[in-house]
Amino acid sequence: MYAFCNFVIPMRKTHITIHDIARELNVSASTVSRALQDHPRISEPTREAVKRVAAKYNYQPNVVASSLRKGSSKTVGVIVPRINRNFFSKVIGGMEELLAASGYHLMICQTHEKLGNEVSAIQTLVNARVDAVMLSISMETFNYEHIRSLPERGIRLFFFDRAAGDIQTGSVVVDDRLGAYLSVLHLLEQGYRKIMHIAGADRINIYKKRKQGYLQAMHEAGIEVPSSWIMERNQVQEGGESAFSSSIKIKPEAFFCAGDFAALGVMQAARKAGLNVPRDLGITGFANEPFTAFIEPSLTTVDQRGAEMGSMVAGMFLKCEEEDTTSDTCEQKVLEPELIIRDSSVIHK
Amino acid sequence: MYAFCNFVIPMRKTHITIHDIARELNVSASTVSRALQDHPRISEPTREAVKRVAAKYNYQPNVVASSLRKGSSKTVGVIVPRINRNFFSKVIGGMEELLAASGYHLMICQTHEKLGNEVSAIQTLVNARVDAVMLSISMETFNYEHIRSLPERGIRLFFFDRAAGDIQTGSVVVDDRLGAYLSVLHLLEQGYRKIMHIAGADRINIYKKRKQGYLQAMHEAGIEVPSSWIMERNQVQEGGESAFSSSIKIKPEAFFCAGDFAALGVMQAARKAGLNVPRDLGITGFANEPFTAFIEPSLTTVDQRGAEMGSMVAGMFLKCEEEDTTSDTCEQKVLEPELIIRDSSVIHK
DNA sequence: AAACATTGTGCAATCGATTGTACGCTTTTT
DNA sequence: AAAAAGCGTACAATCGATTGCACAATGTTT
Repeated sequence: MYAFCNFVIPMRKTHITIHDIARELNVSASTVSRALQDHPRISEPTREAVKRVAAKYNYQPNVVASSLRKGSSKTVGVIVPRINRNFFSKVIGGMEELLAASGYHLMICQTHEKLGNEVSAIQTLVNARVDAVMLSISMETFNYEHIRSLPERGIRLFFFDRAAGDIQTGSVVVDDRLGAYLSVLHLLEQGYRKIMHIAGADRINIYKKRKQGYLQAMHEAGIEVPSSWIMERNQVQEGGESAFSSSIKIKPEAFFCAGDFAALGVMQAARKAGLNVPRDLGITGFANEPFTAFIEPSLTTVDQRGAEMGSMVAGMFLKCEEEDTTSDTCEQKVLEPELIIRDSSVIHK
Repeated sequence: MYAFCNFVIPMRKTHITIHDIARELNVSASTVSRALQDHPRISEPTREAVKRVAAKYNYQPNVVASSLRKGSSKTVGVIVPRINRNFFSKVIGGMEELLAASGYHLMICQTHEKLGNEVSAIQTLVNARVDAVMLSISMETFNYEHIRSLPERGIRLFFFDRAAGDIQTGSVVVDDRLGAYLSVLHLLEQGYRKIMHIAGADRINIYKKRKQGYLQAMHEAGIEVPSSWIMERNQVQEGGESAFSSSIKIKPEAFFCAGDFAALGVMQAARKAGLNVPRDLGITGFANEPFTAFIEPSLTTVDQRGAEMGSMVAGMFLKCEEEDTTSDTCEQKVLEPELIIRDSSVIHK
C-alpha cells in the first residue's frame, strides 16, 4: 500500500491547508484562519507571519470546505435558454462584471427551451448550494413547482427577461409592449399603413406583450387590424419566410416581427420575390442580434439592454446579501427598451 | 436573539440531510448513505425504506459536503475568451452535452482576452476544486505559470482551439493551417491570383498557422507574395475596413481574412467603393459566425467544428476519470476544419 | 494590591457525506 | 457441533475552514 502511495502522491499533490501553515508556525489552525480574515483579536506579528507563509506556498482557501461550514458557496447559478443568443450573453456579461467584483462566481446552465433541462438545471444548482439562481424561464415552462422549490430551500431567486408571473420575487424585465409600440409607431411615421405582425406563441408572455404593443400603436393610428394581419410563427428564419409567402395576396406594406430571425426570413423571402426593402416593404425585428447591423439593408430592431439587465439583477442580489433579506422583498423592475432605427424601415425621399 | 431567530428560520429553511432520514428510520447516517448509493451490503428492505423517505422529502445530497469528503466536485471549469462568440458557445454546448450526461456541471468563465482575467479565473476554479479545467488561452497569454499550477495541484487540464504549445496535456485544436490552405486554394481555383491576406497578430498561434496556410497555397500556385500583400490587423470590422482602404492602390483581386469580422469590414468597404463582390473582389473569412450566412453576398468561411471539439475534449476528460489517469497522458488531437463555400468567392460564369 | 477589563490564542464542535473497521447475527462448511 | 464465512448495520474518523467559548497573560482601575 505504501509503495502504491508513492506513485499516487506526485500525481495528486495535495493542496496546502491552514493546518500546514499552522504547523509551520507552531500556532493553531484557528489562529491561521482568523489571521487570514483580519480578525481583530489576532496580533499584528502573528497576522503578518501567517500571511507571509500563506503567500510563500501560494495558499488557496478551499472554498468547498468554507462553503460547507458557512452554508454559502459564493456561487450564483444562471439559467438561460441558450448562451449563444446575443442578448443572453450580454446579460451574463453584465452579471459577471458586478458579481466577480464581489467575489462570486457564476454557474451557467442552458435549457435550450426545454422544461426538462430547466428542472435538472435547478436540481444541479440546488445540489451545488448556490446562493442564488438567476432565471429566464424556458418556453415550455408553465408549471412552476420546480422554481418554487428554490425560495423554499432558502435560495434566492431572480427573474430576468422572462418571469414566471405569479411568483413574487425580484426581477428585471424589459417593457416588451413598449418596444413593440415604438417600433410600430416608427413604421407608421414612415408612412407604412398595412403593417403585419409575425407573432411568437401567444402563451409566451413576451410575445403576447409585443403583440399588445403592436395592436396599441395600430389602434391609436386608427387602423383596424384584421386577424389575418397577425401570423403566429416560430421566431426563426423559416418562420419569417413562411409568413411572407402566405401573406403575399394581402400585399403588406411592412412587417413588425417579434424576433430578428423571423425578420431576416421575411427580408430574404421578400428580396427573392423582387421586392425592395424598405421601399416596397418595411421590416423591423426584435432583439438586436449582431447580424442585424451587418445585413443589407441593415435591420431596424429593438435592443433589450441585456448588459444593464444583468447588472441590475446582480445588484439586487448583492443588496439582498448585504441586508440579509430574501429575494421576495425585491422589486420588479421594468427597463425601457431602445429602438434602433436602421435601413430596413426608413424610406429616403 | 430567539425572537430574531423566529424570523430567520422560515426564510432559511434548512435542507434535508441524511441524518434527518436516518432519524426517521432509526438507522445510522452511514446506512442511509450506503443505501442511496446502492451499496451491496445494505439489505433490500432497508434500501427501499431509505429511498422512499428520501423521495418523500425530496432529499438532495449536498454536493458541497460530498465534494469535500471525496475531493472531487463533479464540476468542470471552462475558460473561454468570450461566450458570445459563436464558435465558443458551440464548444461549450458540445462539452455540456457529454458532461451533463455523466453528472458533471460546468463553471464557465470569460477572459475577454485579458491575461489578468485568465489568472483570476484559474484561481476561482482552483478554489472551487473543479475536477478539470478546459482552457482556450487568451491572446495576452504568453506566460504559462498560472496554467502550470493546475496539473501541479492535481487538476486535469485540457486545451481546446488555442493551446499553450509547451505544456504537455490533452488538447483538441483545429488545423488552422489546413483551413487557410483550403480557403486560399478555393480562391485560386476561382481564378483569383492577387490574393491578399488580412492576418491576425503573428504571436498568436492560430493566426500564424492561418498565414502559413495562405503562404503555402500561394507558393504551390507559383505566386510570389510580396510582404505588402499581408496586412496585420485586429480581427474586427474596422480592421477589415482599414486594410481595404490601404490596399486600394495594389488593386487586389481577393482577400483571405483570418476572421469573419475583418472579412465583413472588407466587404462593406469594398461595396462602398463601388466594387462588386465577388466579381471584382473575392472575399473569404474564418470562423463561420452565424451572420456570414445572412449577409449579402453570403461569406465563404471556414467552420472550426466547435461542437465536435467540445465533445472530444469532454470525452478525453471522461476517459481520464474512468481510467484514473492524468491529463498529460492524453493525446493532442487535430480536427480538420470545413470550408463553407458561399457567394462571396464564387464567380458565376 | 485586589478586582476587573483587555488581548491573543487554543480547543473542540460544526457543516454533511463518505468509508474503513468492528461487531453481532445468521448461514454454511467440515 | 464447532469453526468459518457471509451479511447487515453502527461507530467514528475524515475532508478543511469556521467560530463560540475557555483560558492565560497582560494592562487598567480603584
